Amino acid sequence: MERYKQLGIKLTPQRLAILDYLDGNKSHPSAEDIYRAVSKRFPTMSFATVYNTLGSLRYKGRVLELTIDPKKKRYDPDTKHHHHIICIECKNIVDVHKDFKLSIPDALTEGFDLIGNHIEFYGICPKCKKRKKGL
Amino acid sequence: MERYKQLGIKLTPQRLAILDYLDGNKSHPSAEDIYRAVSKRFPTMSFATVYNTLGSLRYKGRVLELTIDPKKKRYDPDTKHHHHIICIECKNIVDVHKDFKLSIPDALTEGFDLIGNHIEFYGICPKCKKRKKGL
DNA sequence: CTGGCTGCAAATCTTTTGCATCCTG
DNA sequence: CAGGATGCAAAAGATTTGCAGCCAG
Repeated sequence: MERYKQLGIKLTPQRLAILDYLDGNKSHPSAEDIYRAVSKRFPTMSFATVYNTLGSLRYKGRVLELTIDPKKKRYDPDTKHHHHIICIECKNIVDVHKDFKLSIPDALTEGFDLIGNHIEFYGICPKCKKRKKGL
Repeated sequence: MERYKQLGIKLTPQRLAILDYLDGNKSHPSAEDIYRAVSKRFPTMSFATVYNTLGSLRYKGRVLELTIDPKKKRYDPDTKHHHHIICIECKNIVDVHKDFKLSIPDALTEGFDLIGNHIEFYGICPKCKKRKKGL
């Protein structure tokens, strides 16, 4: 918990529980996933607190908001630049830590100043592959 | 309208209006954008019809659903494989018709079968660049 | 102590659904 | 003329907001 102090936000027990849940979490949870997980320890936890905390953490650069799932936002505590593979069946997401050198010819940028990029790979995860074979 | 017949869906006046609006449209409109535009000609147009039609067109491979905007879905009538640059200020989206050869070492795919990919470039559009300079 | 945080509920926004009626093929 | 489409309203989800009371710094 000491290492969270540098965040510069008030460290309430609820926030520590959320930070603990997110720390090293590779499941790209939605707000509801976080709510459900943390509710076990804090039965009075509210969505407002989850969203409020996610907002602060995002502002502090501690989590990223992923727009990869059309149904809802997902959050990623890994803020190092990386990409994702999403299973088109079960929506499971895994990280791809590889740097792709992507450059766009000026003629195609329409005058935009480029800042960053994110690649979504689509595929079928091993579980869904096996499940479909069984049908 | 003749060329829409191959779609294999019933061509109602409302659907033709939506198809007309989408044809060649590079603005990546949301359902509401489409609703507003088509409502001018069909004041009784309902969201149900817009979503229903988008669903059919998507099923027929005539439009793509973009998950690039966290607030809402956007639709793209250009179904050729391409990528996007999104302005982080105004959320304006432009197309990037360039094929990037993206291959991931097997060691990083976590057993996924890869099917496709989509790159989101983030940047600042010329309009927002100018606007910010003015401040 | 005090401003930021919590938690509840209500509000908002997008998208979906049920259903009676309509109209394309 | 039958089955799919329309349009309205209500429902469903995700996210945001208002606000009174609470507590970390």
